[in-house]
Amino acid sequence: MKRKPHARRGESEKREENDDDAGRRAKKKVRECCKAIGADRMVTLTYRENMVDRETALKHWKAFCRKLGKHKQFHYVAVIEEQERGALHFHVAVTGRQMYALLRSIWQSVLGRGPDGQQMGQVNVRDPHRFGFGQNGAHKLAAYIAKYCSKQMQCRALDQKRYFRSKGIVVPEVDSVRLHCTTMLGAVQAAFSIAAQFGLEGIQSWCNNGLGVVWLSTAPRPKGADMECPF
DNA sequence: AAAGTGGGCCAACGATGTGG
DNA sequence: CCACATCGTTGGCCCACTTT
Repeated sequence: MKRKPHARRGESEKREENDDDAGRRAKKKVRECCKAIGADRMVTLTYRENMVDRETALKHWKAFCRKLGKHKQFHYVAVIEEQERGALHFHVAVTGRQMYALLRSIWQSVLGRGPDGQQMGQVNVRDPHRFGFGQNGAHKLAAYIAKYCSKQMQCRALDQKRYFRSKGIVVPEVDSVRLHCTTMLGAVQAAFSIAAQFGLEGIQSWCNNGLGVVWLSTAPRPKGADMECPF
């Protein structure tokens, strides 16, 4: 078989489609990773000043990761958000209780002090229960973080990452289960009983008779991966 | 026809580990 | 603390199919 020679990066005729494509894929991956680590809190790292330089922001991020990693190993999925005026900040999905004082002091030590000795950044931790993410917050959180991947931003050029994640996040592999049922109702029941093994708290579901698909997502448990059942 | 999925290939980049 | 090296992963590209 013959292959068309690859266009060089950024020079494809389908540039835009490819970009969309990659965005969608990254988005999906981010969602998977959030679920995989059971992310339930969102940390936001911000700058006091209007930071617009992606490169130095990334340096800060890197330094932050290193320092924090020394104290405790942590898993994260992070994205950069860009506000209207171009100000950058980080959204980081993490799991479990955070040591706020530690995060804060590290972030601030990375940024250093301003001319008058003022702190140059802030840290905000969103607790799922107190800030509205609630019981099925994991879904919202994942979706919230993921949306920044497909969003186009000025600060992101060709070849630049859409998101960041710690190593060692294993996205669980897919389990396929054959269902022995012939009706939609039967399928729904079967799917629920499978999902019940992982606990049904905070479950989200969606189904479409026309397409013949049931989609369930279990929230709080560590092993709560998405599952889909076509039949 | 148009849009979406999934896989494979390859290059470039980032996360990490190491040694100066 | 910084520079360098390694290894794994992402991102860009294309193809082959399936869905809409």
